[in-house]
Amino acid sequence: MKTTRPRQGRPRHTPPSDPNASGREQILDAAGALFVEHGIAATSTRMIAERVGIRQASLYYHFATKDEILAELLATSVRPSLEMVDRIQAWVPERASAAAALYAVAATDVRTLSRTPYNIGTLYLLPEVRATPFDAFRADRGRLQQSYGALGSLAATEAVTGSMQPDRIGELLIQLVEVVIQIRRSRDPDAADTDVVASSCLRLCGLDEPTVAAARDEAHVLLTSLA
Amino acid sequence: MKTTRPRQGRPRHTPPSDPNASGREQILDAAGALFVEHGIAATSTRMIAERVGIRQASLYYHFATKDEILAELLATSVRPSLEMVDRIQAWVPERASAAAALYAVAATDVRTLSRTPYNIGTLYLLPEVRATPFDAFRADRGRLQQSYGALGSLAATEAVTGSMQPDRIGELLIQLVEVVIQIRRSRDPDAADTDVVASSCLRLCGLDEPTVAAARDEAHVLLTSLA
DNA sequence: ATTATCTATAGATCTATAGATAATGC
DNA sequence: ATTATCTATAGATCTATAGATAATGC
Repeated sequence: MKTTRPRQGRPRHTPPSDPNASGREQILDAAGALFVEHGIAATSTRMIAERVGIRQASLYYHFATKDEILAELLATSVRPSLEMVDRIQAWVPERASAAAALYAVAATDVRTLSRTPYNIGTLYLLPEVRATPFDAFRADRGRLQQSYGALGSLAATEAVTGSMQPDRIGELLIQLVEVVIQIRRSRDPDAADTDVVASSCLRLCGLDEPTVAAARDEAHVLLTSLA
Repeated sequence: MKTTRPRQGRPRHTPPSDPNASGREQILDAAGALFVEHGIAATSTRMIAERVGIRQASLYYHFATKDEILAELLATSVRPSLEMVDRIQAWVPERASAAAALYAVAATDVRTLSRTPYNIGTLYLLPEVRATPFDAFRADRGRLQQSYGALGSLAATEAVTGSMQPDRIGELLIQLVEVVIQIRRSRDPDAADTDVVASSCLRLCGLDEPTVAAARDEAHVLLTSLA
């Protein structure tokens, strides 16, 4: 029997479906889903409010503008990936080979992107995000790409590093990992997809099959020790 | 001395900068650039008209709705890639190896995407395009992806085909090629990028360095014979 | 006569603010 | 008293239509 105490403030015209989530969280959730489905400009504050079950004007108690909602969604979406990369990167070369680290980073990133509530990674691709209010987010994303580039060029064969600068490798690797965003538009990614994408990252770096297999095994050990 | 005869119809309030382009073309051009820069919903018909140098209402002489403009932009943007793939695919296996064909397809696709007037490939990623009015476009895009999958699984090593269905390979390859769309957001792609991306497609299929190099050479011969 | 524009405008939005109100907390 | 909502609304859009007008074509 869950006796959820009514929260402070005037009651909503429609009672919240999840009375435990804060109003702010409910708004972010609704906005995220709608931004992803329809795009940012095509999502009105009225649509967001309707989905939450409050009146349009009530949004402005929690957020000053629509952009502020977007900014918060973006901020909370790259952070986890960035922190994870930093942690794994620190293992190289003592505790892990560069190839295993790259595999581990790609795999966890794919898993993270697979599980975000409403495929929020989609937002990265929208033109609105290029505007100045969001350059903190874009800086974070640039750092993530740089880490991919650094790990990739450490792991890659000479044939590959000879023709590609770290920056270029980073561009390709992050693009490859983010295929999961596109996949989610048509189907649900599974564990096999995670392995496929992470392995593809290593092959793109020029590694041969035995090396890929070894890195995969090494990464799995590292990741289970982490969890 | 270019004596451009005034065209039929009431004169514009601002004379066209390029009097040779048809009104329709000028509108598509302006809309494409704005859709890419700001997104679709964030681009008003007024903005498009302003850029063309006509009044907002005059757009409706050429297009019934804003969606119709978008539909035409999308249609003309995949077609060339699709036709090119069909032509090159027909070379396999008599006139070309699968690996060389994949390289050739990826390279021309990258080059096409590098040169589209305003990085129009960006539009593929916008949520508006998932709506029903544009499923003809999405079908074309699906076919292109299928072709990548077919070529990729022909070219790939057994280790790769053993763990990835053709559909999955297609998803990854098209994603890799479309990195050029992201690249163009920050810099101008060059010839080296084309080779890097096409080679990466082959490496992702598990091919080793000598095989990649051979396919690249074979593809270059094929492509120059074509042009 | 035909074509491609123009002006004017209806009707439907959309964002954000002002001020009232119905709860809980102390 | 504080909090989180509500109602009402101003002012700025935005899309699309109706009907007028200024060119060229025949």
